[in-house]
Amino acid sequence: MTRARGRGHSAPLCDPARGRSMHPYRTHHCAALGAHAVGETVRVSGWVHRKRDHGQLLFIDLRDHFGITQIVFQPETAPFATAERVRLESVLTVTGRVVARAPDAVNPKLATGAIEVACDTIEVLAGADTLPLEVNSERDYPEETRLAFRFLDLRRERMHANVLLRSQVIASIRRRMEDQGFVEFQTPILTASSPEGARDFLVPSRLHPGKFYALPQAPQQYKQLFMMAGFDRYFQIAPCFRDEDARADRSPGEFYQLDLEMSFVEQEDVFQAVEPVIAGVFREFSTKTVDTPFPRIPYREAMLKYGTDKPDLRIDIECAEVGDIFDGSDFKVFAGAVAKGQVVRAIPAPGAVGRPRSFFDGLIAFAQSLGAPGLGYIQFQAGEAKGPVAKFLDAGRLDAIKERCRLGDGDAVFFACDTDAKAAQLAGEVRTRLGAELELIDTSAFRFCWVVDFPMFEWDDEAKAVGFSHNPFSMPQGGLEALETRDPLEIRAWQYDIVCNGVELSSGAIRNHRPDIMVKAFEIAGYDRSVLEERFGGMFKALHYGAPPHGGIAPGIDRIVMLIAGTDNLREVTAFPLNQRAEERVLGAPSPVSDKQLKELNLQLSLTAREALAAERAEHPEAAPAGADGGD
RNA sequence: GGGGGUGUAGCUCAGUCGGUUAGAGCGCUGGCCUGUCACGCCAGAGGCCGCGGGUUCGAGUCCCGUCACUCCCGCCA
Repeated sequence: MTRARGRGHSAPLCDPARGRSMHPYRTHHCAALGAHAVGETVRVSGWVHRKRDHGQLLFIDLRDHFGITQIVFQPETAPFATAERVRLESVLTVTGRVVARAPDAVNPKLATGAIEVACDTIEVLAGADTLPLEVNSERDYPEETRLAFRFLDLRRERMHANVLLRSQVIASIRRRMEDQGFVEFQTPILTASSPEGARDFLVPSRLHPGKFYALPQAPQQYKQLFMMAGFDRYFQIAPCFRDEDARADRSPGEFYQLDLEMSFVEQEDVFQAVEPVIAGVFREFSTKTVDTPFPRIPYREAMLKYGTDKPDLRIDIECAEVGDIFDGSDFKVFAGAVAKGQVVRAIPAPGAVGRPRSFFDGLIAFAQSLGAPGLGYIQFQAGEAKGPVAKFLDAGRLDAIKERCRLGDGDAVFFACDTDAKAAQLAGEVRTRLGAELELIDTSAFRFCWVVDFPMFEWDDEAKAVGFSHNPFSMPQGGLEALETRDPLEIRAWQYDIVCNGVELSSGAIRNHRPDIMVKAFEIAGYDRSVLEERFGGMFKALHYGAPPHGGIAPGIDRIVMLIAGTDNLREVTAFPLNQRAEERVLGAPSPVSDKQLKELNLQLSLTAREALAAERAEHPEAAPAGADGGD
């Protein structure tokens, strides 16, 4: 295994002030030694990565953050006996002479493979118990084990690299943002609960009995206040907290955003500022291609062509509406549905002709597993149209489908027939699955896009009323006039998403900086002005004292690093993530607290909570008692 | 809150149609080995088959329940 961590300084780590005495731990790190150092007496410290015991000759691969150096032990010396006993992952300091390896003993796979250190003295700084997971292998371990022993997991090559990558990506983002005139500010971590959005994490107030702080779901309101305070361009690598359930691409509890906001800008100005930062970072840390500018795709078009508002553009398949072609046809199922106002979405399957029957049946079963009644399809082969749907369509209709979906000989096409929203969603799922099964995904590229023109309002079927579809503080396109004169469901917002390879990196918006427009927008969504004043009082008040037009976005740092690292799980790029049940297993969060702490906070536990704690204590009597904090 | 998958040695996994003493690799312990670099060879220890109940002459295997992990829906910008 070749380790290439950090920069390979070859200069000795000697402090001149120490004079001739050797540093107690090391003169070089474990990637620093090479042919140039042959003959020197050196000292290295690190972990026992691997051991090869030949009885009368013993090798230890000593590993530190920077790399690996082979230590060789000769028999019948004191260090030999110590080295034989020592377990993997123990921490050693070795002093010895750098010797050149014989030509046939050089290891080209190791950066330091031309030399080895012949051990004179060895000191075991810290022994290691038998390991719950192997540091020196790529083997997969249960996530439970990895998280409980995260300090070991993080010693492993891949995780160590991912954590470093994350740090480097963030440093690069900071540099790029500052180069563009953005200034980094902090915002409060102890803030107020807001009625919109996700469930809050709450922190009880000692000084205000019965009141709570909330951890910020995002610094949204504060960054807008920075704009109102006259700072032109804000950014922050911002921690965000949301008490919602986990997904593979959504950490429970906490995550980080590149939060940014700009004054006196329109949507396109935000794109111009963000695009070079994102494209630049992806290009810097990946060999995959990044095409700029990112295409701008209206929300309606995304739903029609890709069946989702976060399209994976690596898949070269575009869906099309073909309801009009089935209208009045002999294929009564679709014709009848179209007459009722439903739609038919066509999903091309390039080159799918000749696939076994099981391929088509599999897709139908897939559609049914998503709640669809089924999935029609046609195969075009040798000038003929085949399949259960084709015989009900005349030549004109078949040609129309072929033309609209840009199909040729050897291509197939699937049909999703349902209401607009349901057909779009099904088409999107089928498109993604076809991309994978037909191996149409271009894995050598990051394909970004901006999805724009999201609707401002949407029909809430449960409430039987118009509600906000995204952020209520976004500026409606057309401003006050649009709100006063147009059908609310036709009004679009200056609201946008940035999407990469089907992963939503962020959404953002041009904000509504006009209190009069805000009052009108809330009125349309069924909220009285008083709601605005009571629930968003701080923001609403600030808008009355000269708020500049402003807008921004907040791309997810974790997802960016995840994509660059080429993994599909956020926990692979987070040093100490919470598990699915929002627990941190190394230190044991969340944990019970002492009665004294509860009393100070004016909190009492419910019977349910007390019973749960008692049951847990009965099961794990060894668990640490509450309130045993070491300080520092 | 709901659905799917998984649960066998410290770890990764196999275990046939329900049938005798539950296996392999890695790791661990002991022995041998002077040029390895995933060193090699020999031997050994290590199992509440997640837990509880049921069906059966007989359950790792089938059924019910439950717990844990994980993926998804709900939720979430």
